[in-house]
Amino acid sequence: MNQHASHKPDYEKELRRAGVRITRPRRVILGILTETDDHPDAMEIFQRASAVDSSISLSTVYRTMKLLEELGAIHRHAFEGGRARFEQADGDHHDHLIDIDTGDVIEFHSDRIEALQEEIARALGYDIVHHRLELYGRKRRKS
Amino acid sequence: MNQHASHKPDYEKELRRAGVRITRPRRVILGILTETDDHPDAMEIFQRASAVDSSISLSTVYRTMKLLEELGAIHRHAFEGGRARFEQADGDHHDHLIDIDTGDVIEFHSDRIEALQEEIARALGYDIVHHRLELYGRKRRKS
DNA sequence: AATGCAATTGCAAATCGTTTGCAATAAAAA
DNA sequence: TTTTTATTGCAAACGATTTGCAATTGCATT
Ligand SMILES: [Mn+2]
Ligand SMILES: [Mn+2]
Ligand SMILES: [Zn+2]
Ligand SMILES: [Zn+2]
Repeated sequence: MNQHASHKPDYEKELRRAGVRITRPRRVILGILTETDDHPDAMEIFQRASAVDSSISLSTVYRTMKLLEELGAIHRHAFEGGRARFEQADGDHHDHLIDIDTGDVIEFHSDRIEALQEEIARALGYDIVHHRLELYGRKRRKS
Repeated sequence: MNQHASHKPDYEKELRRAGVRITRPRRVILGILTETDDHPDAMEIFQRASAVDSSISLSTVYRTMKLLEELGAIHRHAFEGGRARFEQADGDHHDHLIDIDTGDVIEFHSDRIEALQEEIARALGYDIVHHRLELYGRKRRKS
């Protein structure tokens, strides 16, 4: 069980390889994703992008996120509540603990849990394609 | 790790205790929930209810599900994709494996995983309020 | 059984996050 | 540069769920 720190992927190279155009809105959005290590939603990305170039639209943010997701460059999470949240896909696999009071997202990883999941699926005659493990909790009150 | 079978809760008694009225639409919906052991969504419940009483509206289905959820009588799941799915809340806790080809939902439970989750949250300084563990997989091809 | 009244209903319209059609714009190939 | 075509912003559409409201109904009271 341990935390993660992600580092800078070269999204532009990925996009180029995918044969799509490097536009100004995309460059701005990629910049934001690169220098972010939390789990922003589309609206947050939109606002940060607007600060750089106020002509960028929310549609373009959504379209870009979908594109990056299809390229496997980012992950989309549907935590409880409203909007989807995104994060870079470069680091190793991890799951999330969500602070239900603040909305903070804490990353963790457990080889033991991952292995048990495999074991369970296998026993049921399945291969896991992907999974979702989310803990919703609140900071322990110093008793 | 094992499967579950749920059995018939007395929703009407629960409603009565909660001080709400036992109306015809509610009775129909409760009947459907009682005799169902899968994880239907609101639309499915609505259709089954319509078959009994075609005047029941989808709004009422949603309102009733929300009511039952607040009473703790049912659980609402937000699996991947479209609509929320519901199930009776009486049985023991379990998690779900979703067949990504058929949409089938298979229930399982692992004390080991549950314990590990607790351990992880504790190490991070949190108390788990609830969690969500969903495995998305596909039937193993008999090699 | 008839009354009174608040809770519940069906309906249509609203909401929210996300997607999409389309005409205008801008990348990048020529 | 010009041409070609992907990408954009905008507004409108979307799908699931919720909500306002007037009409109805459960049910506690006579
Ligand atoms: Mn993460
Ligand atoms: Mn279940
Ligand atoms: Zn995991
Ligand atoms: Zn569990």
